[in-house]
Amino acid sequence: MKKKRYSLKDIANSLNVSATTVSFVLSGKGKEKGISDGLIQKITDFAKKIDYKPNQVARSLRTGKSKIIVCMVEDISNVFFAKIARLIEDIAYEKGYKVLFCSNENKDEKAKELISLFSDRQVDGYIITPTIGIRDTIKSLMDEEVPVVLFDRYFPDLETNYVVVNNQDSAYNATIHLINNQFKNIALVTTDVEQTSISQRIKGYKEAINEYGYNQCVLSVSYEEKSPENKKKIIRNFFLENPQLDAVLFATNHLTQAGLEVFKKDFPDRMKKLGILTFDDNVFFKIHTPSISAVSQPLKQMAEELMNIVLNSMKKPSRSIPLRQVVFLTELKIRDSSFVVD
Amino acid sequence: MKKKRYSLKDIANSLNVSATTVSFVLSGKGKEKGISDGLIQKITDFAKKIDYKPNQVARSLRTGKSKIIVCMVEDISNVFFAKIARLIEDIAYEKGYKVLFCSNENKDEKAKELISLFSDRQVDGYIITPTIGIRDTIKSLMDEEVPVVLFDRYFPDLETNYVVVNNQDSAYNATIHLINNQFKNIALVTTDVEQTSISQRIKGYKEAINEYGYNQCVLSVSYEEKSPENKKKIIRNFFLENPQLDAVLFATNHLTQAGLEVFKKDFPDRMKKLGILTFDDNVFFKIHTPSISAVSQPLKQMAEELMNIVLNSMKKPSRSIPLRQVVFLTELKIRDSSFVVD
DNA sequence: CTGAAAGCGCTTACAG
DNA sequence: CTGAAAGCGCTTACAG
Repeated sequence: MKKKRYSLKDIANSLNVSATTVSFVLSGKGKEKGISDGLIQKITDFAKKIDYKPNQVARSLRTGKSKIIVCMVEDISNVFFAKIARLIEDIAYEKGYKVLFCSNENKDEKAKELISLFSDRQVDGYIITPTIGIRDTIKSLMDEEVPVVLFDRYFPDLETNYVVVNNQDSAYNATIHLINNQFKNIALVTTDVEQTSISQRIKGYKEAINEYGYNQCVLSVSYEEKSPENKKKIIRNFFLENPQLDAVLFATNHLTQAGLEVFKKDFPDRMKKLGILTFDDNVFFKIHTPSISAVSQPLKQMAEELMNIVLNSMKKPSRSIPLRQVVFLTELKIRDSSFVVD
Repeated sequence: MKKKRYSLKDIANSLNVSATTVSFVLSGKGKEKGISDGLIQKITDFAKKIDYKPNQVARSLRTGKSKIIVCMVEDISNVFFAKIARLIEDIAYEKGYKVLFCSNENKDEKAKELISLFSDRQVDGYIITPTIGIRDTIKSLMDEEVPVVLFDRYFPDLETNYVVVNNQDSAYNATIHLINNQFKNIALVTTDVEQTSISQRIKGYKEAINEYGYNQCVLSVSYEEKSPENKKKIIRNFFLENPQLDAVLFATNHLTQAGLEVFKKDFPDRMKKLGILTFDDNVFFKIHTPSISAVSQPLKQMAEELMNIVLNSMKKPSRSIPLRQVVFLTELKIRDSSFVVD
């Protein structure tokens, strides 16, 4: 008993009017096109009665619009991305758009494949955390006048819309905060992904360390190292080989997770005295013992800005819309982990 | 300089063959339809040269298929759902499907709206954590022979595909574990959402408590209580009013988060002695102090099963495909929080 | 105030 | 071995 779906034509036939008229009425252009009030009423009522739902695929084919926005993040299961994804979703649905989430795992190939996949579906816009190697793909998307806004990172040599935070200053301030709290041997644990966000965090850290004439000590964990166990081993060895370290700044919340696991298991006593600061906040850092100081990004505002930019870029003529490059400031949430314990 | 996209027709014209032939060749039916090898080669080469990408929207309109699967969870920013979403995404892409994630926030209205939204786009299948009030919507989806599989919870009085865990036994075992470790006044902190998963967890808890003749003590936090502060206040009061409590089982990882925040802030000493056990594991529970014992669901296998069921249900004739109702077993991860400290 | 017709870009039954 | 034609369900320029 598969229910047949009603089409525009079914309505037109039932009511003895043309499909044109029905289409005009149902898309709200009845008045404008001068359809009589009686007919408008009749068509609207009938459509409601049979619960008519226009076929969006047909509409897309005809209009070239899909009301779908793609949101490509690095990894949807990462708390940071999951949180902002949800915020973006809420705003988009409010505006009548659906959001397709996908994860590029920081792989150029996967990112390119995904974009090509979606461009075949006439997606209306893209919110993307780009991988380093898709500069040209982004460029051709823009050449085709598809709305794109980058997020979390960008390409310094490509004029695009983007929404990021002041990574360098944030890392600088975070490091200075540790220094002010009497830490002198501060490590940076980062990933080897070459992106603006990461490289700026590294810069900020080094800037602060150099300013005070302290020693830099950077561990760069390979992003390709997928095994959590190996990742933890690398971090463990780093801290074993550098017993002088009295504090650490983690460049991503993922590394912090791994680091905290290592500390808890292998250096419970050392952890008590270690200054710890992480990029990207979440509840768990708050309830950790010690509670972890964190550089917090204003996710809500960022999500709003991202959607604004995408929706704005859809207006015609797209060439005349100025690019928007927004840098939000982070907030340093100061908690127990960044104070010296005696 | 917007690049024009090539269509099937463009190829046909350029090569002086019919669109039919091009379509046959490009959809891999060249051999089968008896197109000559030379022509096949010529068309394939040309298509590659101009980087032809078929318009999927047109294809969908014609075939009624979209290669899109909708995955509707309660909240994509919840670690539990984010993790399984990512697993589902990976499997789906491998099979040539894209996944649309959305959050229904446990609201019937939102869930219904979303489903109606998607059914207009000829989505190929649904993976859904249903809200209590969308039983009929699910039913009509099934009447329309659209592949649907429920997840995390189900409707006892509706024959559907589903993938869940043995919630009652898991809660029972978790409670027994606490009892075996000398806890006698065990609370259950749960949400008031009426779903099978939750109600079964409650049942399992009560069963164990009754078996030992202990006192039940259940806090049911309203799901409508969105403010984290109020939620925490409710939990705080509950523990203040019940000083006899020496252990607690949390029914969702979300409540656990709130609970741990409260304990850390308001009852740091009491927390040390309190037995704590949570549903749904994640890394943060492992690194928490104390590390939190957890009922862990086999996410990977569940994701695989969900995709299997959806893909299978797409085969024709759908009526003849037997429903699959899969119940996975959870694993009790025993950590520090469920032992008595003296 | 309303309708006939073309067209979006595919797929496929039918014909030769 | 290949093609002309219909049709998926809409939208819209054009005509009256």
